[in-house]
Order: sequence, then C-alpha cells, then structure tokens
Amino acid sequence: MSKQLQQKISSTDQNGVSVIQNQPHNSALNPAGAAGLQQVPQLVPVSPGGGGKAIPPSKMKKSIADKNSDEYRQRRERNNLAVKKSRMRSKQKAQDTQQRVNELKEENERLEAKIKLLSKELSVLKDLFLEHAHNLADNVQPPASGGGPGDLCNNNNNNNNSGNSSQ
Amino acid sequence: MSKQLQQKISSTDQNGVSVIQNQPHNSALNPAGAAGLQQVPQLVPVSPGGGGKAIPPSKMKKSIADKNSDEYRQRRERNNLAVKKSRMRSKQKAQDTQQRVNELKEENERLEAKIKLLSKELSVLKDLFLEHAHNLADNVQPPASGGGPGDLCNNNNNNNNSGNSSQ
DNA sequence: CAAGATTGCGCAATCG
DNA sequence: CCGATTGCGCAATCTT
Repeated sequence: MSKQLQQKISSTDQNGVSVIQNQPHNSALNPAGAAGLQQVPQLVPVSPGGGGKAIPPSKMKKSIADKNSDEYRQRRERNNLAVKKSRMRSKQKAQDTQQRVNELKEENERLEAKIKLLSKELSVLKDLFLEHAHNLADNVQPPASGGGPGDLCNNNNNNNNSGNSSQ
Repeated sequence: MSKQLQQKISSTDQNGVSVIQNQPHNSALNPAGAAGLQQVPQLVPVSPGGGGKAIPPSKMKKSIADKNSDEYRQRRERNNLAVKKSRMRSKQKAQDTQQRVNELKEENERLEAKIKLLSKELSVLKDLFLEHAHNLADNVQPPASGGGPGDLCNNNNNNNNSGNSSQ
C-alpha cells in the first residue's frame, strides 16, 4: 500500500529468454518473436454459442489472453516486477530466519554457561552450609581450639526476623 | 541418493501451459505447440564461419536446441523433475529453519527461567551468610545466650527447592 | 472489479 | 554427460 517503484528496470534485457511448452491444452499462445515468424490465431472466445445467457463482461475483444495487446504486455511486465520483488523478499526472509537461528543458538550457549556458573556457586554455598551444620552437631561441646575454621554459627540469636533486602 | 522416481507422471496435464517470451534475444526458439502450428527454422550453428578450426563436437545435427528432438524433450522432463525436487527441498529446509527458531526460542525462555530461579536461590543463601556475619560481629562477646529458639543455623530445611535435574 | 502479491511450473544457463 | 541450482517469465490464485 505504500511501497513500490524505484528500480532500474532491468526488465527484459540481458536475458532475452523464450519459452514454450509442449503440450498446450488451452489458452492461445502466440509466438511473437524475433526469429521472424509470427502467427496469431487470434482466438478469442467470442460468444458462448449454444446456450449461455450472456457474457456479463462488457467488451471482450482482446480482453485477456491476447498476447498482442499492449495492455497484456503491460500487465505481464508489472507482474514480472511483482514476482521479482516477492521472490527477493522471500529469499531475504529466509536468510533472516537463518540468522535468527544463529543468534538464538549463541544466546543459548551464553545462558547455559551462566546456568552452569550459578549452579556451581550455589553448590559451593550449600556445601558451606552443610559443613556448618555438621560443626554444630559435632561441637555441642565447648570451643576447643581457637583457630578452627569452624563455627560461624555461633549464634543463638533471637533474631526477630531477617532483614533481607531484595537485590 | 536413494530417492527418485515414483510418480504418476503428472508432468504436463491438468495444466497445459504454454508460454512464450516477447523479446527473444538469443537462442533458437521453437514454438512446437499443439495449437496446430509448427514452424521449425531449424537453425543450427553449422560452421564457425570465419576462422574456426573445426567443430570438435561430433555429430551436431540436431544437437541441442532442437525442440522437436525426443532427446530434448526427455532432457527437459528430467530437468523439470530435478527442478521440482530441488524446490521442494528448498522449501522444506526453510520450514525446518523456521521451526528451529521456534524451538530455540522456547528453550531460551526455559533457560532464562532457570537462571532466574538459581539467582534467587543464590541471593537467599548469600543473605543468610551475611546475616550470620553480622551476628558474629555483634555478639563477639556474649557466647551464651539463654533461650532463643530461633536458630537459623539449624539448617534443617528452609525453602530450598532445587531438586531439578531434568534436561 | 482491479492491482499487487504469491505460488506452481516450465525453460535455459550454470554449477558440481 | 547428468543432476542440482538459480534466475526468469507466464498464468492461476489469493489478498487487499
């Protein structure tokens, strides 16, 4: 709705292709070419013939399916542009998606590393706690040696409550 | 390496298209159709003309570019199959990639959640430690305390929920 | 109903 | 030489 145009119109040039199918079944084909030959059946479904009501579409002289028509050519070209655009986009999107995958993979690795680290820290702290617990259980007795690495837990505190402040 | 063939030869049927370009520039085009017309210029680059040595390629009667040739038709069909296959694959891959993105995104979220949880656990434990440190500092002297049942150091359980071990 | 966007398809040129 | 890719145009549809 708001984007279009802008383009060098490479359109048909360097390429100059020509294509034709082998088993045409319908549609009027028209070899308007450069080889030199030209043959235009000019077949147009003029009237329903036998029994139809009427042909709603007003003028159907060349209407569609007429390879000679300017209109036709014009529309073809427009469509060709549209197609090119659409394909470009499509390809781009695919690429972007692929990149997204890479980014996500990277981030994943980062996160996993972080988890590993946190886990390790946690386990260390927990071990410390366990150790203390043991100490407590063990040393129900008086503090024998002074320099021992133990006993952080000397507290029987009557702490009312923990002043934990969130991060 | 092990997939191919198998197919009802839909080839040209329900479709029956016929196409031709407008500005042929090169290549010998040959409208071999069904509409009823046929014209085969039969142009073949017979001799290099001016100064070539010789034409290595053995027989080049119809060689390539002959739309009538069986050989040609056969090759076209083969190529058409190849093209179809290739495109299918391509599309499939794109789809897979997209799915991969989704999976990765999900996993990412999971990981992040886990990180959050671990972080919280960690902060709790750290706070406990800090508290103990304070207590230690505070009551450097009164080793004895009478009757407070509030003993955090009793590490029995608090809320430690970390029994996760899946994935 | 028209105009652009998509999609399937065939051709041809290239690449491996 | 052959299959796989890729760019391109046509035409039928789908969307807007």
